[in-house]
Amino acid sequence: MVYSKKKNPNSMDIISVAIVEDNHDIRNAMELLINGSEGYACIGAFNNAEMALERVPQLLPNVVLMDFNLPGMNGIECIARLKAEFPDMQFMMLTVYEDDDKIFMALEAGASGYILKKTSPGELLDAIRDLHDGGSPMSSQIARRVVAYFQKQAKPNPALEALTSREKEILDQLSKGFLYKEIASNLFISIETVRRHVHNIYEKLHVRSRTDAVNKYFNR
Amino acid sequence: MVYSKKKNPNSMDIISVAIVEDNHDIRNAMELLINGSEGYACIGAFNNAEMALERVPQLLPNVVLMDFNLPGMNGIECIARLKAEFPDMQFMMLTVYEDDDKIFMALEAGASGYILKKTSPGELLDAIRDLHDGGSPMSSQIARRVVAYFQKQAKPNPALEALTSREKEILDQLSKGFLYKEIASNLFISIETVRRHVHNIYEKLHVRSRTDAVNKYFNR
DNA sequence: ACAGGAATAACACGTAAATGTTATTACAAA
DNA sequence: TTTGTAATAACATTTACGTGTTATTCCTGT
Repeated sequence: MVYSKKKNPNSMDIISVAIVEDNHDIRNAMELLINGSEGYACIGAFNNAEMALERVPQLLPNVVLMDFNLPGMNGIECIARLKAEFPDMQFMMLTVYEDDDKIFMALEAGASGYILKKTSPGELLDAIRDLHDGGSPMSSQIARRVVAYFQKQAKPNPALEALTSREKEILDQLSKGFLYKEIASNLFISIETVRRHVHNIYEKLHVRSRTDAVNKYFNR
Repeated sequence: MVYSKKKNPNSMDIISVAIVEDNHDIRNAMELLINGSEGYACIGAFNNAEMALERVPQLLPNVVLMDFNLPGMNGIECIARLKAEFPDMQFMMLTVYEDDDKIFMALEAGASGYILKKTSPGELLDAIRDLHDGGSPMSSQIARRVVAYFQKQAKPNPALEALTSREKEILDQLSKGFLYKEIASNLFISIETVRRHVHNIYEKLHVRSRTDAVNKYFNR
């Protein structure tokens, strides 16, 4: 980034990396790998989240490799805090788990890459560069979990299928917070008809208030 | 799948593929590629969505390669209809676009893979197998879009930061549809205090009803 | 031709929510 | 020490919401 005008592979595009990993052997192995590879520099390695929170703001690495399980604060929380302060910093979750929960927690916290520890050294380096170049390195198995989450989100509550199209229209208006009289004038019907529809909607959804109906509408 | 007991590479694990693509040359090229590769069989190729909707239910391919832009019904709608009827069928979106909207529409409709048309023949075959094996083949650039969507979803409305912790607690109760008296007993305070807090919340969020407050709470 | 669902409408009643005003206590910052 | 904010509480008033009952029109399927 510094000498961006010159196409010199020794000075441009060196990716600075920090490692947060409590296992001594893994941490040292990764540090050696990164420092031994052209275009990469490991500028910090920490064995816990607290130390990382203290030093990373000074070092400002391009990429942070974060272990999931750490003594004390876990890696998710550590990413969330650093990401909030440094939105452009890139985080790669490194873990042995492929659980849905852990994946989603990491992504929500601000990790953009999610790879397994069994990943080969060469692939790890590729993933770091990919992450730095704006990609989200992850296995296609993990990608499928993320995609599945999307598809689940898109599925509406089956109870809503029982509603007529007019009732869905009314429910949509309810969800937007309109008063009955506003719904009436929006849909060119009387307020009494609105009441009627709302009543039928509540019966079909088994709820007794607008908020509950809206929660079902949004699948919560 | 048929001769799954015998480990014969010529009969097991042959992935049946259907192609929906309006460009004659591309369609033929893909068909030739697939039929010319061991372990793959192209059992149908259609130049529009309507034809695919008619024939795919009879052919029941393992994987459907779907173009985005088709004459008449588009590929998204075609996937949505087929996926609803055959949830186990796998769909791969093939497109020249990398737009966020198109990616999300495809994923929501039920596509599990999303690759660009410029993908090499070898990579296309790999992606088909990957998709069939439960992965979600996509470039890491596209994965980043999906991840970014996650992270955006996770960001709460900044207006909520103005609320005190007690007010957030009250708002959470409001969002769950509790009556004031229920909130009062849940939090061991009087109903009048609940009123007071709700009033303050409404002022800070600039809303005049529970539904509007809850909508802000959920960032809608 | 008729049954049934869907959309429309009106009226009455009770409950819940939203608004306005005022006040006490506690705690933290200036 | 004073000032300010947060949390607590009470009372009165108005508006909105939810329920029960009844009825007409239109359309669809049998």
